[in-house]
Amino acid sequence: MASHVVLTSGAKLWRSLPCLTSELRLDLTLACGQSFRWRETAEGHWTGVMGGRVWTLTQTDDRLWYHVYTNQKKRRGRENRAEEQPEGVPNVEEEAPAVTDEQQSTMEAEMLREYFQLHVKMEDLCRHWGAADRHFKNTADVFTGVRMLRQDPTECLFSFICTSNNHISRIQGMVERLCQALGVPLCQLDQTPYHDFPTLSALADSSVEARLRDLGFGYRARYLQQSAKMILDTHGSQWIEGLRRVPYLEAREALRTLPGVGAKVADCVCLMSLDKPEAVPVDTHVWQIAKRDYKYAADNGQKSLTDKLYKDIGDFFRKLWGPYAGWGQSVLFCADLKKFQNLKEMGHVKQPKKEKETHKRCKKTKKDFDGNKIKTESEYRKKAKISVKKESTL
DNA sequence: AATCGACCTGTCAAC
DNA sequence: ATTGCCAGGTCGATT
Repeated sequence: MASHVVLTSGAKLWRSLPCLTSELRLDLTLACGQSFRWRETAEGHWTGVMGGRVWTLTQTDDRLWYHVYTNQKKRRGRENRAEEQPEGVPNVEEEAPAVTDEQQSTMEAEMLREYFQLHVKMEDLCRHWGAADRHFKNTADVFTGVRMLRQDPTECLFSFICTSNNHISRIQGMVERLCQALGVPLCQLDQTPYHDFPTLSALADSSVEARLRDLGFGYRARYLQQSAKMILDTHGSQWIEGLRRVPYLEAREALRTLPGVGAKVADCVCLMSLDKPEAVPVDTHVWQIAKRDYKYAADNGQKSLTDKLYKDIGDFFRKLWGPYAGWGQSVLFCADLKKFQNLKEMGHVKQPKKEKETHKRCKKTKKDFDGNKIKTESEYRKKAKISVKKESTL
């Protein structure tokens, strides 16, 4: 049976392209909650599905290394209970014609460059933002290499419908189950099955809501099925991708017509998959950041994020950072996650003492993958103390 | 335009 | 071991 590869045990299996860690940090970028499908399968090695293939990625100081697994079951011997397979699923066949390793590798490198949007220079952006924004500079000095992925629009949309009123840790499990239940199987590595993200037609099936409720999706089960059905019924299968070619606000409003898609989810999809770098998703984190770190006072102690406040905060950051404001937001958002608080304490220090934690989490259970229990306790204590200390000296 | 409550359920931190 | 709040929101009804 195939297993996950690691760089140290066979450089033959790997290709690479130039990429500085100042431009890309896999550990931050793949685990900050923009994509939910990457797992650290060995120390510093991230395995996930992208472009219908299974990849393992890792990096050294100046290169990004990748391995693509071959699809074991090209011909599915398993009964595929989707009897109605509309003709619009061209994804099944490729690499049948003679493609040299060289060509294959070139194509894969190009897929990676696109996925990580390596043409966008984070160093330049951060220097620019940091010059005018003290707080950003302090944060970005530690959180260097957080960048926006260019995700598949369908995957992005349906993943983010799952995020409402929810935790990242739980969302990851849900998206995993979604793919397992409705996506085409790709391969299996060390007992872990990998599936493609479900197609629109798979998501739109009337049986899906009940199925997903059984899988613990709660009220989001209906949103997923209904949104997929609405897209296919009223727009067609190419509609979401087509939104890449329309202006930001138009794409945003189009998305908001879907059930389960409000301002925040629409902005996430715009920013993370539709080439709208000016989209600034405002969630509770960003709201807190605006108030706490930017003394954003235009909300007179409001209880909830109203439409107007949402827009004002987005405009505030767009004015501060310009057309790539969404990229800036993602850096601060990442820095605000508690799973990454330990990075702040050690500043630039390269590799922390590795708690031996990385080994046990690679098994196959999804719950070992939290990565934040290592220091949360002290961190929480510290945080609480800070906010309390101001009002009561202990 | 702002506020309120309901909505599913797993996680995490506090009894 | 158990409990209770809450999490990267959205929707519909009210004021």
